[in-house]
Amino acid sequence: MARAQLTAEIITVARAHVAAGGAAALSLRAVARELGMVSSAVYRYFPSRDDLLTALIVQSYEAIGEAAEAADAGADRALGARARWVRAGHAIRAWALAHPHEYALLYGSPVPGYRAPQETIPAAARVVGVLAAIARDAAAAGTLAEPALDAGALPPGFAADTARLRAGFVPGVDDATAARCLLAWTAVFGLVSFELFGHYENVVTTDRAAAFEHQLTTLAAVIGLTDG
Amino acid sequence: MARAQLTAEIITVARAHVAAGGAAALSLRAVARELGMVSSAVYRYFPSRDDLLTALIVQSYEAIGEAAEAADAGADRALGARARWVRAGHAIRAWALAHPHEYALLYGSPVPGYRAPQETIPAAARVVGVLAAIARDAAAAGTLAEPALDAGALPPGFAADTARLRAGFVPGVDDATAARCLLAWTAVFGLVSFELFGHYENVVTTDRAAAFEHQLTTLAAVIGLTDG
DNA sequence: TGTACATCAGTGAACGCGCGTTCACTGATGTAC
DNA sequence: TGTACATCAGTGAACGCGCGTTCACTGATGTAC
Repeated sequence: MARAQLTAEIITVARAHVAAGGAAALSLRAVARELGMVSSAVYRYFPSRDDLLTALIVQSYEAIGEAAEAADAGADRALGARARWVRAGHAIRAWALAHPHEYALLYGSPVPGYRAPQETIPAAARVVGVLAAIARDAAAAGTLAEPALDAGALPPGFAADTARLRAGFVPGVDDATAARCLLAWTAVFGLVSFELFGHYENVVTTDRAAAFEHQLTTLAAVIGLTDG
Repeated sequence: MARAQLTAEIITVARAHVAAGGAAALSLRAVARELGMVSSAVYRYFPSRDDLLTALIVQSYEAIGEAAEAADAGADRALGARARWVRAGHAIRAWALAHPHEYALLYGSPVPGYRAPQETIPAAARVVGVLAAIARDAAAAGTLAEPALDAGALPPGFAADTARLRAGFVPGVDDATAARCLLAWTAVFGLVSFELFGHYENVVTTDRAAAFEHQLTTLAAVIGLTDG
């Protein structure tokens, strides 16, 4: 169907524009121009700029999720949980470095005036699922270690959250471990964001991939992932 | 001097505009309008929009740094390193929640087309200094514990970075600890960014302050901060 | 098989908006002799 | 003390730009009888 194809082409061109200049540089008129059509014609395919933006966000979440999935699926079956975690982390960072503006669209400042609709949620969950699967598998295999980190008891309100997360993402682990999974997940994106957004300028300079891997390994230990 | 005062007023109004609508909403014309002057008059004070932006960024870095400093300075002198760390973390988060757009300006996506000049560096270092001081003091007092986290040897390239950081920020700790300080620093901002940028929607929902504090405590344990 | 009608992609002009920056200028204030 | 000049804040008009969205329209394609 020609309609589906043109819709896809619009998204492709729009993603290229975001990749080149960031979300602020996304303009319906510019996209239309590049496709050789008049700006109002785009409205046959997307009712507004925000709807086009939503499509881009969904596609970008799918792309980073797929990159992480592919890295984990391509991993040697004999690989331990810790090595899988490091692999997945590297895949996320590599995708981010290759698509900095798209990464910023997903994990950077919210686009002013734009409110993400529900349909972005499952796409966003995909990359989380990869990280969670590693912890889940380790728990199932009984190789999850208990790190000696005294963080005190979980506050009740937070326990309500971790209970929900355990059910959906990491069955088989206790609340404290789920909380540390959440922390590690957040920290992975914190590391990538700091590197990409310039906060490691003059700080981590020599071998950022090696530094990232070392921090990933520390995070694996925080969760309790081992190579056993 | 009237000139210095008007310069300050321009910055104040500009900060209010960023606070209301984000960096993209910053417009020389709008600022001039609000001050009752013509847009070209602003050029007597700032040679371009980017220079105004730089002034805002510097002021915002100073503000979040000052908030963290004040929290730490106001702390009971008898407080242990872990409690100080939690206090400082809360101050950072509180400032971010109170100034979401300014926080995004500092720690979110880079503003497209803008390159931060050198003069932002010392301002940005201020908040880092607060976190580093806590680890430094703990090391000096001999209360820094060695967490049982197997992260392997530091890669040589990363060790070059941590050596530089130790010299400037955390003298008295070893390279591995410096690396974990770096990780914890990054994670604090990762936590705040995830909360502020919407990634905890449907994830951490009940009591975000309590959840944040729990994660801060885990990070303190990662560094080796204790209340001893 | 042919005709009448509906659907829908794409056009082109327009609305109304705001932006950063430049430039020649006015008029007040301050300085030097 | 008074005059001549320089400095500089602020004006107002203009340049040239791009944007999202609406709307009446043309013309091709598909559908129903």
